[in-house]
Amino acid sequence: MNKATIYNVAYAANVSLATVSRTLNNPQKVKPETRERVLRVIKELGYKPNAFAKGLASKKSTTVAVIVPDMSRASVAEMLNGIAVEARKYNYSLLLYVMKDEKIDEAEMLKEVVANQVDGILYLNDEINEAQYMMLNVIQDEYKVPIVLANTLYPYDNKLVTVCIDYFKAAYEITGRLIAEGRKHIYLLTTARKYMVNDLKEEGYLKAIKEAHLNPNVIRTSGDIAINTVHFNELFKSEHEAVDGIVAVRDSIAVSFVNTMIEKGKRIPEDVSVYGFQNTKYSTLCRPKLSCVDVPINEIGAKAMSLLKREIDGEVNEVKFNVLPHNIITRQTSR
Amino acid sequence: MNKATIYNVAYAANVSLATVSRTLNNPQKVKPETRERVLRVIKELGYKPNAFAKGLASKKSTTVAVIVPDMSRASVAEMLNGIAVEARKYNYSLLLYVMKDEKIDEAEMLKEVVANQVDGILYLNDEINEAQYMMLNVIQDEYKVPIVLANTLYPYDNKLVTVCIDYFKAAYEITGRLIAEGRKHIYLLTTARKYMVNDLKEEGYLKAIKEAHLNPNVIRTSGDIAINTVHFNELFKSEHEAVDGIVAVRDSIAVSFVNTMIEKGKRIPEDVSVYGFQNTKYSTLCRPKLSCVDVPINEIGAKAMSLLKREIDGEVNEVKFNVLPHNIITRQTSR
DNA sequence: CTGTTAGCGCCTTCAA
DNA sequence: TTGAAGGCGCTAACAG
Repeated sequence: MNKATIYNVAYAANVSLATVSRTLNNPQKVKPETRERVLRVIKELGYKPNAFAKGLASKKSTTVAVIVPDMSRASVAEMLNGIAVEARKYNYSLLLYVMKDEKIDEAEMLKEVVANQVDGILYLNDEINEAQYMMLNVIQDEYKVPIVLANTLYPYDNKLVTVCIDYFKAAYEITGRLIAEGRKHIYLLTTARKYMVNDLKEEGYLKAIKEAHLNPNVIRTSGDIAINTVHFNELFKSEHEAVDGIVAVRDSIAVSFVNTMIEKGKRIPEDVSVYGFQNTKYSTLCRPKLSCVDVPINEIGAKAMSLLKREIDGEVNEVKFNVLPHNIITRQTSR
Repeated sequence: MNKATIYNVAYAANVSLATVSRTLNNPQKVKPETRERVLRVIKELGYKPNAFAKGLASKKSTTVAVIVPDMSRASVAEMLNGIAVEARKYNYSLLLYVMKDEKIDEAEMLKEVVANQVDGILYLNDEINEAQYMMLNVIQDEYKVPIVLANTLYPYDNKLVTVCIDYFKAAYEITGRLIAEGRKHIYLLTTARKYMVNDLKEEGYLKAIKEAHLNPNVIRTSGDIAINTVHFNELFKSEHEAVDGIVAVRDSIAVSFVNTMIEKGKRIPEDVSVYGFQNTKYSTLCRPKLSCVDVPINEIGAKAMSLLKREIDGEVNEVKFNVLPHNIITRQTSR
């Protein structure tokens, strides 16, 4: 009983295939009685429209591509949950593209993506630069496939629909909290690779530091836990090294730092006050529990998906730039 | 310049569309010169075959479905990295289905999956039971779409290709290590929900405990961090409560336990020795660093994908049951 | 080695 | 409200 087609249904229901198609796609255009009959046959035969044929004929796939940098990053994975739940509401399928290392020609990949006939693209890769942003614009215009950026942004332009939080402000705020605690030697722990969102966090940090007439200290490190630990150990090995406040661009970096300090005999938050960024599972699985910016990552995913859906339906999102509110959670690594 | 079709290419290259199709799918069947010419035109026009048309005509999609329980579980996310990298080797796309909560009719969903014309299914949902297993078999047989189970298994049968580790043995081994340390009151911390793999871990634990003539203590808890903490606090609140060894079925559970104990003033591993399961990022981000079973999750994903590819190509995997080797990593929560 | 010709399963006018 | 008919873009025999 492999694969009933629309013909089988039409035959069994004693109608033409056009009617079957209509009861599925434009129910109101078919008389209730026949509709019921067709629906019953469909159920009996377990008929499911062939997605290819449907896509080929209708030019729509009810599928969106999700382009992510690295699944193992907690924020990415969590965002996918939000996206998936929202996508199912619209009966959309998700095509997943992981850009994990490998020298992938992103332009080439995006063309492959559109060749796969997706109705839209969710772009979660936060390592975005000008060239990439321009390319995304070209893709969107040329192939007329809407693109939404989620938890990333390109601050110098706003042609693409974007969902994010105010990273600048969030960083500014937590730096301000450290300053309010009386911290004088506040370091920023950020990534060595260029991520647009981390640059914004850096700016927010710098602004707060500057306003307080303190000296900025920006440390660029790896995203890798083991490397970070070694790195921090070296950086802060001197007993004289003064550091009493930390703003980390990721929870995992903050936790690595906290662990390193505690093993050195420092007290957290008495000696050093620490804030992370994201509110991933790490922040409550660590000890002491991490104070951090709570990024509503699930909601960002859901919102991005819903905006994309609107774009796909041809509705115009007047507001391109969607900033979701964030919270600052004070746990045990700060006062 | 929206979307060149095979006709455009054929016309520009002065050949028939069949030749274009051949240079793409059976290059050896076309004369080198014409092949080059066609290829050049393809590049010039930026032609990419329409996946729908291709799929409809060829009955193949070069797409596999990946069915996962919850993206936010570190093991699931990490496995997807392995799968994605391997899939790209074969130029396969991934269709992602997240079963996150929601009362989803799984049978219905699987039919939707096959309606999407996937060439194969990767099933990562470890909460598998007999009914589900049977259903998967039916799907595989009826729709002739190969299915591979990754990091889960159904131990009472082996019709489906499976990639996993020996959970029973791993649990038996770490329990044995605790016994060898001289621990007498060893608890198993497992999930309240029934996961086949956790049942196997439980059996391994019980066997070791029994052989050592100790008393088994199985505690079923939530997968949620906050709930676990409360739960552990209550369970072990009595000072008299003797517990000197822990086998946890997940790293996150182990870490929650460790944190709870340390806050009670217990010393780890002096007072209580702890082993986790999986070797996720949590195991090195926590303090003390977690001893645990190292499950080669990335390799499981890659292996599963490669076996699925073989099945899709019609090659028979004589060995259905693929057990990958695991390691036991002793860090700081055990001796 | 290359071209011709049927479909693949469905959607969508256009008539009836 | 329904049916007939023409594609959507590509693959795969079958001829030549």
